[in-house]
Amino acid sequence: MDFDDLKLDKQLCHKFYVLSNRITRRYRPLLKEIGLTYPQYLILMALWEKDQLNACDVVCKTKIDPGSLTLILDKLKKKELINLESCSEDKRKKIITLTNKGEELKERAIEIPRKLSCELEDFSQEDFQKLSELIDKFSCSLPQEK
Amino acid sequence: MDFDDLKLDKQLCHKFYVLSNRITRRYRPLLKEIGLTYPQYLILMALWEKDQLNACDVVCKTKIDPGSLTLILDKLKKKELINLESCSEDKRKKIITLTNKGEELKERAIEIPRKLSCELEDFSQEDFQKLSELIDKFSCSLPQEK
DNA sequence: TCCAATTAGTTTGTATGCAAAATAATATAG
DNA sequence: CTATATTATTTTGCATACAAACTAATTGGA
Repeated sequence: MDFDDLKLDKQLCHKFYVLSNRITRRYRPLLKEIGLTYPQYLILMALWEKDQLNACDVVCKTKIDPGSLTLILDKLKKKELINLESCSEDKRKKIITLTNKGEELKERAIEIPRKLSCELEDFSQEDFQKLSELIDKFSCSLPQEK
Repeated sequence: MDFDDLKLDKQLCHKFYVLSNRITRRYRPLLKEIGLTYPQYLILMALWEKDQLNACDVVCKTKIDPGSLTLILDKLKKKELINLESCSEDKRKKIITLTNKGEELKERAIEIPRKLSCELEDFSQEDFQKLSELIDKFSCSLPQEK
């Protein structure tokens, strides 16, 4: 029996696991400077792009687990970066809005992708583009989740 | 000021975050059938490739965090898939060995990568290869961690 | 109109990921 | 040889990720 398919080096899943964690680890010290974790940063990025989202929208955009989102939103609220209120038309919905403080943080956050992109060596813009496309293609080739 | 660099869609980091989680989620039901979580599976893959490793070796191969490893090894031991003993030459080291049960599990595990590779649609072997290479290249272009 | 889906969010319990501090054992410089 | 540095692993505390069960509100269909 051939067990080659079980070799770690061949596992694309493992490459993703390792690199994803490594990238997040790279962000961590920079995010710490502005008092955020990576998922918190994702949520704010969603809001900086378009303010006034409900929890569902944020889940959709960021792909953060709904169960986790509740907790993370509470933390962002404690840091006074967002406001939470329930929607008057549909009371099930929770509306998330940036505070001034949250909006202002954008100015400091913009430095993060800049700093990090400078760190890449020998990885051209074309490689970057190609990698991005392949990841999207791979994503699309995976069966839909329910 | 241009905030385009903060758009979620443009973040390679986010693509990795999403896809990595999604892939792991894809493995989960199959791994559940053989009673494993993804990191537990990584550890066993390392051992199936070469039995008798110490914790350091496993960290090196799998990139699982050392702090987490301690807990996960305990769980694998409870499931009687591995044995743990301390090395006589260097008592700091903890030697990890597959039990028969752990070795036998390989037969069932081999089905997992097979099943999953069948699920991919419109993603050719060449794409797969190219993606794998680009990830490696990207990995190499990141600054070394200490 | 009323009840059975469906939708939006929350809660709970388990399993990591990770930084940082702590331990214990071994290696090494002076 | 011994004090110090280094290595291997564990512990602690915090922050998710996620499945599953649950609650509340809204929708849709008979």
